Amino acid sequence: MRGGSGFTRPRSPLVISTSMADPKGPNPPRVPAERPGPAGGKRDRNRRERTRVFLDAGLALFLERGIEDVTIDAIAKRAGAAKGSFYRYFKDKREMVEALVAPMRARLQAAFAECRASLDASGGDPMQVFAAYLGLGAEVEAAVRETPDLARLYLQESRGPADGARAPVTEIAQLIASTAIELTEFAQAHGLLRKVTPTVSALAVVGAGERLLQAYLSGEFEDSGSSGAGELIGIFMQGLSIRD
Amino acid sequence: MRGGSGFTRPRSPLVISTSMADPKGPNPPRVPAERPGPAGGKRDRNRRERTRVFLDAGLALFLERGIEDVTIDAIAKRAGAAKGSFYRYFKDKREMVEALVAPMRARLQAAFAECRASLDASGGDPMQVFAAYLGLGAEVEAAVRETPDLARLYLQESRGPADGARAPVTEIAQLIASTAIELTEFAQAHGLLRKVTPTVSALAVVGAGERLLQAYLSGEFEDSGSSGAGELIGIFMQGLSIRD
Amino acid sequence: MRGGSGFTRPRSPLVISTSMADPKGPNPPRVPAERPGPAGGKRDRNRRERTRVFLDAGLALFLERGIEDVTIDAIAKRAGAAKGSFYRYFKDKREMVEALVAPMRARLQAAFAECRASLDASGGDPMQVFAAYLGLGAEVEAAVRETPDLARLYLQESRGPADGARAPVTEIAQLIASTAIELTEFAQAHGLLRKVTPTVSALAVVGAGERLLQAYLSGEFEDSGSSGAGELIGIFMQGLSIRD
Amino acid sequence: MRGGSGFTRPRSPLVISTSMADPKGPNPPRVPAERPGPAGGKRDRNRRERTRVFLDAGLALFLERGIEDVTIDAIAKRAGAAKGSFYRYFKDKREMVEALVAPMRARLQAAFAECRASLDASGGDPMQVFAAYLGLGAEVEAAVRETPDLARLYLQESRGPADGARAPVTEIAQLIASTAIELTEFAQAHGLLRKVTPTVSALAVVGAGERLLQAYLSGEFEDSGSSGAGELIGIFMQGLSIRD
DNA sequence: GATGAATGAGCGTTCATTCAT
DNA sequence: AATGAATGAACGCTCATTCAT
Repeated sequence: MRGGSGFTRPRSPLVISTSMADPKGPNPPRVPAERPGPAGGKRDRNRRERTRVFLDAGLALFLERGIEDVTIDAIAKRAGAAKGSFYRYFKDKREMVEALVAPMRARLQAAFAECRASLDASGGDPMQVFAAYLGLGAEVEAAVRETPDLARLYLQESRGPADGARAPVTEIAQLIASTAIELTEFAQAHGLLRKVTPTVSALAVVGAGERLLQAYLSGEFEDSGSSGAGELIGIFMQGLSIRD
Repeated sequence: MRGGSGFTRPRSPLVISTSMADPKGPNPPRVPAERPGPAGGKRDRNRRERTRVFLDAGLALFLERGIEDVTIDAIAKRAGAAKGSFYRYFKDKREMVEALVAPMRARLQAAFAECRASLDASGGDPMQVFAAYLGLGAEVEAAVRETPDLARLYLQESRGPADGARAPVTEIAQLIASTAIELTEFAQAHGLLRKVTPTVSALAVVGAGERLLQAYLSGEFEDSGSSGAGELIGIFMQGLSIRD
Repeated sequence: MRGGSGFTRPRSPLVISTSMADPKGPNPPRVPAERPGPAGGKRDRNRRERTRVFLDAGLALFLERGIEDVTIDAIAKRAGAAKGSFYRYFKDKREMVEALVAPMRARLQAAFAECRASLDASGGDPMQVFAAYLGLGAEVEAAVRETPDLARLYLQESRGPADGARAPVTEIAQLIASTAIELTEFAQAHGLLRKVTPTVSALAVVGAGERLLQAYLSGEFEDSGSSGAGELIGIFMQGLSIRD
Repeated sequence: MRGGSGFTRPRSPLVISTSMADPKGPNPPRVPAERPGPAGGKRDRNRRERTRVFLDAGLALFLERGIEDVTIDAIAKRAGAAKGSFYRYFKDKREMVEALVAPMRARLQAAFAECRASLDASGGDPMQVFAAYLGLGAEVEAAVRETPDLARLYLQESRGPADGARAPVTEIAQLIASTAIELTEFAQAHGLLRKVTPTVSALAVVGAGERLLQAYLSGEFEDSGSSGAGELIGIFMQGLSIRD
């Protein structure tokens, strides 16, 4: 059982610039606090709406052409605004990507933390461990269902080189990989998994899951007469619980 | 099987020797046959060497920065040539990518075809079917071992949007997905796989395999004190043969 | 008629004031109406001035080196602007040429239309027919006098191959030729011209007129101690009215 | 009769680089005399044939796309030779143009000289003067008939700016203009022309003639049911002999 | 606050010319 | 003598970013 101690932070130096997650929440990246109206007033609401329009335009274009290929001009045009206005809301394209994925990352991090806590509290009881994993899966599934385009963006860009604008996405890929390994190590330490290197097991599950998710989100399953979602979850669970 | 013919990580990671260097290779990139020197003369040799140098430079840069972000100028500079010279060998960046991945695609197609043939000749005999899959796996493994950088390129770019220069890579991704599904359908039709939608099963295996390959090729396994390769094969086989 | 309203050579030969500067000109080159400033505001004025500066720079350079040989960079430099700014005003060099010659073409078309109308209304009366031709001549003369550089551009480029950027000029040459033939056919149908194929007569007049105009605009007549203009008109008239 | 003296060389400084007309005739522009074979031997014949092939290829392309737009590569390709070979025969594109038009220029100069001589010998006798002009016209007509593509090239390029490669053509335009004026002055000095400034008269005739020739060579007359050629000559003659 | 005009570095591509083969 | 590979200076055009309006 190798030290029943709790979880430790991942070893690989995962640097994630969380400057986005500052006091005002994930949305307002620019123009910090010296704006005139009250925090919930009309000015504030306008600014938030404008930000949303920009983010929607950006996300749609990123999915159509890839982050790299989308120009600021195109985003502004799709948002119905002038190019210069973009820079009032985002420092550059990377910051927009960061703003787009920040909620998803936060949600994942929260779900990971809760799973960790549940595992810590499980005392190694298989049922509780399984429940912890189930809870994580449910939360991920909910996130995908609520914001499928963000999932698409992740799948599309997460493997690319961590170039400037894409970096926030690749960071999430690293977060997922390291957390998956970490959680798998716990399971194996408690004898819940067959004796496979945790890294291998974890990454296999992540890879399978991502590929199935990709197929699911792009409609590849529609031809095969399968709802997909149910089996998808099944695959996940099976992957997690494979034994010798 | 364990152990034995595991993968060994390549020594000089950024230099490939693609099958482009074959005199009768499948895709002689440019210039048909009206060249002056004899077929094995100095002109001919120079051209081949130059093509190789360009391809090596391009591949190295693509891996460092992503296909999109690499300029023709950078490729030429890395190849020690003038920018204009690039265009004597390739019409544009896409054609270079095409030339890079063509050997891999051809090899995959051949392996797929052979696997199909073996399956057809198997009469559904489980041992022979298994052998057919094993043979495919071995060929893929050999391809990865011989040209790991091409595999890296595939993993890095295959999920991105099929933009101009990246298209040849994404086409391979489609080839792999459709073939995996096709081969899985065969297995299932012969009762060799548990009753999961073949699309789901196939893509799960592909996704897991690709993710593990990615980890392997990027050295993520080195920390975990695992050779990885053996287990990787094991995962594959298990994925293929999972039953109810 | 002799004398009187002869041509006077323009003083500043490389600066035109085209009708582009009209707010309601026939070809507002770019950007419909969603500009911020008011219609007569500073933004609007700036844009007009800038367009003028670009057009003047382009025309001057086209006359010096020929349309083909002038680079966008040179135009921008002469206009005192950055290269990229050119593209805010014109899609490419051809569109600039189009913008340059559009007023002249419109003016010619209007004059042709009026001449046609006068001929139609003349009932074949020789005096009225002659007056119609005279009116056309006067209008052409006025156009040349007001924008001599456009006439120079036409003479210089109109015979070249209708390549991309030059096309708008060669189209005018075709307009002139076909209209000249058409008008001549009318005259001949009413017995006002000797029995020469109208095409021959018309093109001879056009050719003579253009060559004399070229000489006039390039100062070839200055050495010969002739004002030229009066005789030029005489030649035209004679050409039109030669009988058996 | 104002000084029965002969003709003087044209006033306007017409500089024509006649370095093409060197000892070996108009053809061999490069590789002067140190070639091995005898002057009429096989080597020499080959070289001449090659030159001809290049010239034909160049002329055809110049007519299709304009001198400016034709690349050396295109000429070589059309000639069935390698790009480098072009430079064995011509220093650059201008020299090829020079070689193309040199025969025509020489022929024109000869015809002009003979016309001058005939006029000098005419003693002012109208019939002989007329015969001199007729002879010139016949020679020009013969030249056009024998090498119509050269005439086309002249018409197409002669009005453009005297840029590098086009210069040899524009020089011919100047030669024609100045000679036409000179010959017209003679006629007028002998009272054979109405009292129009010779420059005006001459250029009108030249302009009309060129425009008609252009129409004739491009087939514009075919629709009008006129052979054209006969009338064309008539126009010329009439233009030359117009009287008060 | 929003706009879009201006900038200029940079990219992909072409091409005249030279030179090893 | 002929070839075509190599060069590198342009050229047309784009785009992130700044700034006057």
